[in-house]
Amino acid sequence: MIFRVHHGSGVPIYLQIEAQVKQSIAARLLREGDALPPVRKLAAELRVNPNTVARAYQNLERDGVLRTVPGGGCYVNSQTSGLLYKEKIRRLKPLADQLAVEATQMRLAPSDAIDLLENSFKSLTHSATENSHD
Amino acid sequence: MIFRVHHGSGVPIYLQIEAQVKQSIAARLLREGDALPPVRKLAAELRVNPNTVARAYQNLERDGVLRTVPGGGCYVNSQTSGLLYKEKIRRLKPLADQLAVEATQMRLAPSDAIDLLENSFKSLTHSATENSHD
DNA sequence: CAAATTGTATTACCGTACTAATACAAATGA
DNA sequence: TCATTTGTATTAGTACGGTAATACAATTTG
Repeated sequence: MIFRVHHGSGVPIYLQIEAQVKQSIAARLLREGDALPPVRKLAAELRVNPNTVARAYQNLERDGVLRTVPGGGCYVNSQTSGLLYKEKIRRLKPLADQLAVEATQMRLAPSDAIDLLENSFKSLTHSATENSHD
Repeated sequence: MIFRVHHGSGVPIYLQIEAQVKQSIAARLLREGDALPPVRKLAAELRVNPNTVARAYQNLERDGVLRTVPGGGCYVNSQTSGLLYKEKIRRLKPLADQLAVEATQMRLAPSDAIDLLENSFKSLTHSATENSHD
């Protein structure tokens, strides 16, 4: 599991870590039960304070993405979201709205925006199949 | 033109204003040539410092969304983005990727996410037609 | 049990983002 | 022209976010 981080990007380190973990799970590079790097190891790799990594892991645990055993380690959770369909939609709507507004703003046709989203999904499943023979 | 703003939301006021202006334009509640509220008037309505509104307007001008006449006022620009198709896609891709990742994370089917995005587009055109007879 | 490895809690520093107060400048309009 | 209305620039204060140093606690492993 390789993570990379940009210090001067303005984006907080812990958010960059969270995003990469989520992406890795969505792309099935990380699967249920897999162990994440220990906070100290990852922190050393990224030249960052262990607390920064810990913060990312804690946020991910709060979001139900992973479970953590104090003294043990951090592991990818089963990704069963117990959410109702309507609740999922409610949470994703702001993001979709923003995408629609920005696309309209730059006069991109809705169909093109939809193609773009389809491709984002395809990218996920592609990296999944690429790594399914390990 | 009614704007609303939440002070304790953590989201900076000027960003809230920017988002609402963009939305209003995308939904064609505001059209090319329309005047925006003077910074002082809007600032008074929102109980906010004029500079905060000015900052939003300046950012929107930087983004080519509106043009501003010092001493005159602020007006909605013609929304012709001179961007190449590939550049539009490049700018929107991170947002689409995020939507795909989050949807996958909460185990929402891609088709449902696409429906959601379609509806976001429809909401825009609906509020447009609702207000096209003025 | 003891040592090593794991995650956690506390504290503090530092920068910067956000907002505001105030004064300035350009354009409009009676 | 003169007053009013518009946007702008400068400065500053306050709060908060991000990161780090350090010490603590729980688990694993020999």
